[in-house]
Amino acid sequence: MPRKPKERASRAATLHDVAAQVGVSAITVSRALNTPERVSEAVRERILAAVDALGYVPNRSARTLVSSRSQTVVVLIPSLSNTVFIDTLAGINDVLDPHHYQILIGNTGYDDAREERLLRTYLSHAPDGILLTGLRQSDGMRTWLDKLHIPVVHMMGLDPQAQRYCVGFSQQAAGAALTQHLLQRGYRNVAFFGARLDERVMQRAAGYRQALQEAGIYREDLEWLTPEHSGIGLGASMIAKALQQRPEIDAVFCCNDDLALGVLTYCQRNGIAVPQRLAVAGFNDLDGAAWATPTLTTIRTPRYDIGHAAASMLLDLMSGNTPAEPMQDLSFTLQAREST
Amino acid sequence: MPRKPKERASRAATLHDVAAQVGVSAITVSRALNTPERVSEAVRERILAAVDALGYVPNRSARTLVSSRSQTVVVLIPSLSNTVFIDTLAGINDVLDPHHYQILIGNTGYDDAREERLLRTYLSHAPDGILLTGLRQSDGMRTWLDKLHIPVVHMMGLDPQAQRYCVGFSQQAAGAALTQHLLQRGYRNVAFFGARLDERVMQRAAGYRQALQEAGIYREDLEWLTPEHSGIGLGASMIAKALQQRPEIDAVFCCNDDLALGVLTYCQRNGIAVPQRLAVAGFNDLDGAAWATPTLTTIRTPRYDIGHAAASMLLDLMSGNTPAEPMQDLSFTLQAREST
DNA sequence: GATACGGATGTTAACGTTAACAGCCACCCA
DNA sequence: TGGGTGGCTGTTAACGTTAACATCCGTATC
Repeated sequence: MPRKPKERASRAATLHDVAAQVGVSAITVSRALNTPERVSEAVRERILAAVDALGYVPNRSARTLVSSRSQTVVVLIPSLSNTVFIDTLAGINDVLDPHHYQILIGNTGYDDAREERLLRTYLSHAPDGILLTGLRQSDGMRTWLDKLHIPVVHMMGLDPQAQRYCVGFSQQAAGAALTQHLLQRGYRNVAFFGARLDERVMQRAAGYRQALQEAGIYREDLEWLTPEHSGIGLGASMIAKALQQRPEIDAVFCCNDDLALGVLTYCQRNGIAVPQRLAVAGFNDLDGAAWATPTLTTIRTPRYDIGHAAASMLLDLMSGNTPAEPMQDLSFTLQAREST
Repeated sequence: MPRKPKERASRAATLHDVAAQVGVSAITVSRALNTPERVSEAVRERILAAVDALGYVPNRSARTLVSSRSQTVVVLIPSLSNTVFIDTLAGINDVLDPHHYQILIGNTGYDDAREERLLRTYLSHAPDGILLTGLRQSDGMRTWLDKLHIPVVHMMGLDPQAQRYCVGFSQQAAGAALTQHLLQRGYRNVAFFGARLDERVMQRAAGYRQALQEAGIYREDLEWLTPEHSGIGLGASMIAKALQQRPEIDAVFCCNDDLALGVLTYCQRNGIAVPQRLAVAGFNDLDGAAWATPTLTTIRTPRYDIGHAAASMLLDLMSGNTPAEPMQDLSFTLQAREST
């Protein structure tokens, strides 16, 4: 014998409840809500009234199950406390919300293993599409995703082999451009401060090295890299240590604005003249950069646009189209300010 | 005649696929994954191998549908770009993740109508519990939620009538405490800068008024309130305007740290001595407050703990318990620093 | 050696919705 | 007046999973 009917004190109203109240069949209620033009106006109005009265909310699980379309997109980002990714999310949301896609945000914490675990969990929602940050995902994950035939677009970076859909800009080119700017300004002992050391930071570092090597003045001992989480305090302590170990440095390229603001704070408190004694540059152009004293030279990154374009591309893929351009380079802008 | 079987080129593996490969029934596979101790070791191992080989991912919709438990919690917050709520989310996540609850984040954008719309959408996921920011939700929404019997916990504020589950602190008491601090320091013409004007900002303003009225020196014309979005730039422009209109002000209570940092920046650039000519105080104690020049006096808010405690309370409610204390006041701390 | 017990596995139905097709009926046109 | 047309509504089954029993079989018990 099958299980007993539930004896819940109360349960959420279903299509059948609404249908019973109005005196029609469930499918008619479904149509009244999803394809109103296929239901006569009189019936539709009575249905909508009943829906309101009963507080009916459609059950997404049932719909997903039967229609095999979840209207859901999974977005994995490394951090929620980094404005960069929040801005990206805003771009994504602005594209997907009008199309009634639900966004499931996964926070990987810059941890590859956790990213894989998260993705696996989120796949159980049967998403219609996936947005990933970076291109570092393991081969295992790749073949696994391929098996499921769910469209995937990568954000922030570019695929050197152009084999995956991606929207971003060359972190390395940006790193090189900022370094060249410092060289043009006459600085010769340019340090690099890197924290967290994720994919993007290492690419910026590569750009820094490339620029200095081309100028023939690259020195390995002017790089300070730490896996610690970035922050203003960390920037301050890094510059303190760096100036002690290598007093000859006359410029610092910080892998992000937080570190750079910490460096500026330290300089201000210790009477180090910026940009005369020390030039300081950051990366991302966060809100604080233009308001620091002195104002901070940095790279403006098109993060909102990346989210927007990536979501648009995903939308395209989800409707079965093949985007004309599988790789979109949205570039970056050098914001030269007082600190250099 | 019913619909034709689908002719998908490929589909995600199901329990039946795994079962067929191993030569057992679907329910055994289900048990091997959910209650492994109820399946013999030999069979379990073969099942896990097949799961791996086929890349099987359980279908959450089907599970939710049949078990009427979605293992999902909806969290509505006003903004993703405000560190306060991100910290709260971290606390929530740290509690719910170990219990394998999925978190659905909804961003209301400080908009009550949007909040109601979002909630309705998210209810279609049949969440097991809901976390809301603030207590401002409309009566309509309340009765509606009551009807569904889904546990709800409110965060950040306290319910004066103690009729709802909530975890937070008294924004008004915090506002009063900070204002009293300024009075103790000898300031007499204390201005209030408010932006965005959400529930919490208005409560802080109420605390500010209360403290000044008690001291008998409240002046309505020292309040600058704007619905604009908060930010460093806004703080700078507000202080410029305020000093022009009411040069006698000798202290500013900013409704959040962003505005206060803007005020500090303006003072620094215009040679206004802080705290001699003008005292500046913020609210929240964000990362930047301790690194500003001068360091910023502010209220440290227990936002991580609020998320943590609210999620714990919700967990309790979701397992059918009644929390001993339906209202948790986590209080706040005054961080007196150089700027006052 | 019959009986009870319990661990392992299976069978059936149900969750709430929508796809696919099947009526039904009013209306129009020849 | 008969046949076709089109708008509206209904019937049935299916999506993938789990709850609730049912069954089987080996082992312990007296």
